[in-house]
Amino acid sequence: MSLRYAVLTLLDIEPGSGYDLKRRFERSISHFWSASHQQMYRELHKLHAEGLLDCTEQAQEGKPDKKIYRLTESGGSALREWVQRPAPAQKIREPFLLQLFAGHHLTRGQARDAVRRHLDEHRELLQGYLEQNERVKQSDPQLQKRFWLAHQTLLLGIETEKAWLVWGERLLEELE
Amino acid sequence: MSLRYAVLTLLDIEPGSGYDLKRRFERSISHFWSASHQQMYRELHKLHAEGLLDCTEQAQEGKPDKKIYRLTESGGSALREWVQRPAPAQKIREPFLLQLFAGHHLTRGQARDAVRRHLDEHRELLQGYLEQNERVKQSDPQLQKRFWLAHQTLLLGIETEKAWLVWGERLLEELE
DNA sequence: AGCAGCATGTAAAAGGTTACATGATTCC
DNA sequence: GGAATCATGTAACCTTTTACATGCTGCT
Repeated sequence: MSLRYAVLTLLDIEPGSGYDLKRRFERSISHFWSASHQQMYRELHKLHAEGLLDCTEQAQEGKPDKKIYRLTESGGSALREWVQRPAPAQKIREPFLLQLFAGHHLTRGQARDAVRRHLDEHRELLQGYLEQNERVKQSDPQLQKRFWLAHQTLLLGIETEKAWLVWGERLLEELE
Repeated sequence: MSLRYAVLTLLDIEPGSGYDLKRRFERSISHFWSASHQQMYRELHKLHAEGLLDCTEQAQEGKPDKKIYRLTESGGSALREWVQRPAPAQKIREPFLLQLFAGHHLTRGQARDAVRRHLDEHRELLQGYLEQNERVKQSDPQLQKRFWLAHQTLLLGIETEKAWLVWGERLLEELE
């Protein structure tokens, strides 16, 4: 039920197509939400059918046409109503930790490799978030003020990645 | 696809019923995995049909009968094979952060309340993890050694909750 | 010539949630 | 008398993933 609000939130900030949304998911909210392009298109159709979005087709040179979606008034009020309701708790499902939990079936070397692989992934995530953070800092101060709360989520992403790395590096040392 | 391995991992440590598993999910791996009792029963039936588990019925006094599941040999080897494969990346979906991301529709007071609610939730989680940690420390040293890697996942849970709380408390101060 | 990026979709399968259903015992 | 715990399940629904499908442009 939250995907629809993720879509509404992004379209509220700026209208766009399904393809745009997919990219914006990756660039701006990947630290707390993920969705595939199929999910986008389905959700956009549904929201359009329910009258929360409207849609205009835009021709482009050298590129295929786009369908630009934007919030209708009822879309806007659905979004504002939802932000004020308490959010359901997160459901965590982390395959890597599940594997470590079954880690007594791994040799020391295998465990080390697995931890190293995941450290690399998390280093990359952290770097991506830091770059995003720099882009935000360079942006229009007015916008920064308006989206100050939104930006706090990125800072949390950065801190949790750092905690991950500290943990992983300590674990790796103990495995060596 | 990971739920089946979560079930196999827990039954590898100790055989049990669907009901047992549900409780063990809550008590021991809730910091990185969650599942409902319906999911358990469905998965147990499937794994049993595929020959990865066998099942014996156990009568109990004053309580309903239980079906105790345990790994078969092919269950064990499926599990050992899986631990060695690289784990797929986590898919994060955190409704609360999504709401903060749309936070320009909240008044300062509403934002404060939302952050406070979530701080409370995370404080409770952290406390639960710390209690679990104490139980582990009090347990048989032989078991502690055997499940040392598994225990590392709990330590990560504790560290990420702490990072959450530091972030949330700083945010709350700035909102006040 | 081949690949990456832009842009939109369909269909089937797998995984997860919610609601309903039953029935005994123990504790307050 | 009522609620909580133990114990197992069915059915309907919703969400997510995976695979397939098309076609144009720009770069190397």
